[in-house]
Amino acid sequence: MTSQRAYHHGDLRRAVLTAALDVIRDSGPAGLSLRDLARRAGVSHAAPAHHFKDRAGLLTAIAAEGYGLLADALAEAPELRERGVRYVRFCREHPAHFQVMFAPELLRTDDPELLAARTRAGEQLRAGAGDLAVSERGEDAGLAGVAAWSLAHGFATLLLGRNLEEPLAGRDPEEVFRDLTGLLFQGS
Amino acid sequence: MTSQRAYHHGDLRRAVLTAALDVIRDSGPAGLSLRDLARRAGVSHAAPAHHFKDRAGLLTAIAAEGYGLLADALAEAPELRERGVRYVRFCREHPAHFQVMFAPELLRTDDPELLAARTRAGEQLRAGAGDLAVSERGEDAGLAGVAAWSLAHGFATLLLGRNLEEPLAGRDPEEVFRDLTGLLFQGS
DNA sequence: GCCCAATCTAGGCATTGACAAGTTTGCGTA
DNA sequence: TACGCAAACTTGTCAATGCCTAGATTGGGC
Repeated sequence: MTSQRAYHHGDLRRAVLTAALDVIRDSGPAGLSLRDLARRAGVSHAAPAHHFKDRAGLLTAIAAEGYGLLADALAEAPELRERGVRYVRFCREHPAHFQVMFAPELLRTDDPELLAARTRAGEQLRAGAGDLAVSERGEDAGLAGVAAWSLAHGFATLLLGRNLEEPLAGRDPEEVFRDLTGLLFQGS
Repeated sequence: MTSQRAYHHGDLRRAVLTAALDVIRDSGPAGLSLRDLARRAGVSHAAPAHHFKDRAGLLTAIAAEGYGLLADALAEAPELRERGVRYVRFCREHPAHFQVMFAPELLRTDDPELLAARTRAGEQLRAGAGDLAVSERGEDAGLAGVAAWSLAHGFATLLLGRNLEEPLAGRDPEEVFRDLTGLLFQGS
């Protein structure tokens, strides 16, 4: 019987992270309570603090994990358009991570782990933009990158905010996004 | 001397809204406290509740106001590209409104005033998309609209999240966005 | 001039985040 | 194997907050 909880949880850090992701997924970061997460994990109310220091620490850890996952997802994609699709897929598979990643006022933005993961993801984003600048008659690579990122990020954000339900009319978001890039990046 | 506050504030509703917008502008909705707003307005801690019911009510009022302002801003613009520029301008001039408008988990999404303002803004958005579908060889108007909205929304969101500081390198965001649309909507 | 409803105050309760101090446990080391 | 120490967790506490209820004040309409 494991009902008799041991003094040591085993992997409380992961348990709290997972529970937090659940809560954020359907209530947003605002619905998050450290004490509630502790209850869910079956530990005392102050236990999570030992792993994350405080609320901002927990959210920072989530953001860092998210940037890592995003970097991995982008790295798998061969070229720019597919990278955009991966971006959209990422926001659907990891909506909680995605939300927190782009809520800087909730994070400790100078956290080393966060910065490292963020940099890694940024490199993957810029790598994709490079492709575009070449195919797209040598325009400013930075500008093209911003365009592509804006498009993917806007689509992802609106999607998570349930703002595209009517226009999408039940179609698969990734498929629609593919059409979108086809519409805009006609040259490629 | 007005230092002797009257029992009635005069325009507490507006005062609380304004103070809330200030707080949200630089701390996000998470940093918002009704009691703090009451203190700033010099009233008792429960006074704001009479105007907004609760936290969600206040944020809903802000979102509704935001959609109204956005609808007005979009209505002024003659054609699609300029409408995108207005969208970006709006997010810079009313960052607090913008943030709250797209944080549905903080709002009472069935509030009549919110729905009305939201609908009005939606019409303005769709009106712009119609223009595009015509100029853009008759493609699905819905898809083109989603593309334009995604681009503007993504740019705006990344801008507010301070994610474009390096790529923009101090350039005026609106100007950059104009270039962006020029790059993507080559046909027009 | 009076009454009523809108506006604001005062008090209270449950919940939360953060902190401090103490307890238990596992693990490396001698 | 025994020891000691640091990591992991608990318990208790405090100030702050959201929200509720009941009561006080005020101004405008009849």
